[in-house]
Amino acid sequence: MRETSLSFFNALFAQPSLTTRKIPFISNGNISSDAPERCKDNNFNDIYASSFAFKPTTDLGSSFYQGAAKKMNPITIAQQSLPGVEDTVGVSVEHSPQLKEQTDEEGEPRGNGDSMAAGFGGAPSEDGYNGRKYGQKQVKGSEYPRSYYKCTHSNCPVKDKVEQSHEGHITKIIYKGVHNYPKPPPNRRFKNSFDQPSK
DNA sequence: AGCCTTTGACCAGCG
DNA sequence: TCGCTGGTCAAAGGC
Repeated sequence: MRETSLSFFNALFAQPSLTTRKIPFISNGNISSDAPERCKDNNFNDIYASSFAFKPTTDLGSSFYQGAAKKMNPITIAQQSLPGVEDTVGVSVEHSPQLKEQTDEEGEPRGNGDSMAAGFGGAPSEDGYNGRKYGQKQVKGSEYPRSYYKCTHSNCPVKDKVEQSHEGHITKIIYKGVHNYPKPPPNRRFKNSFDQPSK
């Protein structure tokens, strides 16, 4: 399981093929100069991951998606077995300097939902903020359904868009906004095994 | 009990 | 103006 997650997240930043690679350019939530150009482009607002799809996505031709495996958010999978993976996605939040600072302060995974948003309770942000999924849709041009998450804080504008395959693998993550409130205390609640301190 | 996900409907932007 | 598309809402149900 651990290896699977590693492979996935390595590929997340590596290349759009099915090849898995390490992420030598990620360190403590920072992207190094060795990072692939496309990871530096767009101010890192968009993160493209390689797809680990094992079966084609059915194009429903409608606004909804019906095949997602419940509670198989790739972030949760990653965090479940890869405590350090938060850094990997944290760097994608180019609009959230606050987030990166905190990443260095605390490496403990947090989350409050079964399938928290990539940029909230899960690995991508690993920022300790809480998020809630508020929509999912099959967008044109995307192989997989896109999920929409937003920060649960009343006035926080942060939102995430995550695309993932049937297998629960992330294919794309888009962050938007910056948290405008202090990070909540860690370990407030543990709803899932992966929310709890690693053994 | 409270928070979360699911998902059909609705809305706004754009060509 | 109309249709398409992406993004959001909100009710219902689950954990």
